[in-house]
Amino acid sequence: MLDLAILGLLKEKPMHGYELKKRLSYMLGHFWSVSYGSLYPAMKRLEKSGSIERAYSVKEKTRHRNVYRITPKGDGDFMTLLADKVPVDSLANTDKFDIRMAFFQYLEPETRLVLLERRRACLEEQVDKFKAYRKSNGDTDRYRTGLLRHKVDLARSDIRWISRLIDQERETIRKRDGVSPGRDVEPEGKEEQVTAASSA
Amino acid sequence: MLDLAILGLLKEKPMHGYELKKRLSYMLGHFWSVSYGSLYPAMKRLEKSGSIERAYSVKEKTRHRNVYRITPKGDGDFMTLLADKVPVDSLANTDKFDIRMAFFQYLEPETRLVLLERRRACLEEQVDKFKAYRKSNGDTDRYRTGLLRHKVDLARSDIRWISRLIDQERETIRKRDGVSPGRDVEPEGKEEQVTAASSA
DNA sequence: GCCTACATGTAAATAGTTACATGATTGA
DNA sequence: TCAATCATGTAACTATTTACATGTAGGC
Repeated sequence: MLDLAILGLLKEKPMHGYELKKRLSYMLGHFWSVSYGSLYPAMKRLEKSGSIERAYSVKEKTRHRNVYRITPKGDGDFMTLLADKVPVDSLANTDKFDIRMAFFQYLEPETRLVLLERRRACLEEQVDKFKAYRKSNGDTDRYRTGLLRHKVDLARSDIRWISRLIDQERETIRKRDGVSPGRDVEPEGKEEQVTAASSA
Repeated sequence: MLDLAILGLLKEKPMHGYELKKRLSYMLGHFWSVSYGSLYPAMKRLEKSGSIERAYSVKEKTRHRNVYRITPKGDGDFMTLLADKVPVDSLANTDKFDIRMAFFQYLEPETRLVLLERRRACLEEQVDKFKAYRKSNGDTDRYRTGLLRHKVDLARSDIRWISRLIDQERETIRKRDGVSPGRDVEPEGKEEQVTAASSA
């Protein structure tokens, strides 16, 4: 997840560690935060693997900063992390999904659509599990049941939001393809592996 | 967090690891889940520290199960983990707060009240940060701004829910104290450290 | 006879934090 | 001159997962 975030931010512009951390907590800090003890080693690792490279190291005015930029290989890695073989757990976990979504601009509508639909399926499954628990149980704890009920409300709210986004993506595809005879029915085919789409 | 969950479940009844894992994923699995590689070592650790003890080890019908029960020391530890010196991050993180809330029944109304108010403060701070980001920025990304907007909605929904719970706790206290001259104003005093309250 | 669920555990890897260590620059 | 912020990093620790290893019991 950290690699994805670093790569994604470096796509915007070259940055050094300190700046990256600020952008990171400013942009994603609401669902996530990193410490230097995690960030700097990650950057070194990414440099060693060739995903990012030192754009320049300055002692401009004696201040030393190591500015990194993303490489073509890093760009490929980013796309893979973002949309290729996305594990179920990355779609089920809200924070992880949110980080991914922060970079949706780099995906093609079709890929976004698949990810959004998979996310919605996770949320629906969650709601079902909540309901099953509330039905079948002997748990009469006031706080537990109240919490579960609230969780169901939030999940449903999430589902409505995702559904609106799905509609928008479909609309985008329809427009781009020039109002095709458009069956509005989903392909409903085998859950094919999402493949990394090139940048917009 | 794992220790809190294990101790909390063993307060209900003695259990062995496998059973504990099932209860754990059934009850808290919506926000959380544990693996055996995490659970068994944690149980051994808790046993060594004297928080839980082996109720009995059976080979009943050749099947061996190690059933653990909570000790008086473990009960104290549980209360400390649940309500004593609760770090801010445990109130700010939704999942962590939810796990804590699953055991609210064991706290006194006053302690619940303090925790709920601290949680609400975290959520309000979050909303402010979201709004600050949206105002001050140069981030015009469609998906990022949409995500933030949705997050604000959810946080506000959370705040309303917590507020209702706060009202209920205050009502509980008022009733218990026999309709005191009740100033509805919050004490608004120094953020005192919450102290573990004995079981209900 | 085989698959699923029961039951316990270890070793290695993963992901991250906290605390430490260092030092320059800027503004009040 | 003093505090805050800029800037980079390491070492030790925490928590947790995955994969492995082992074996029993019950139902089809």
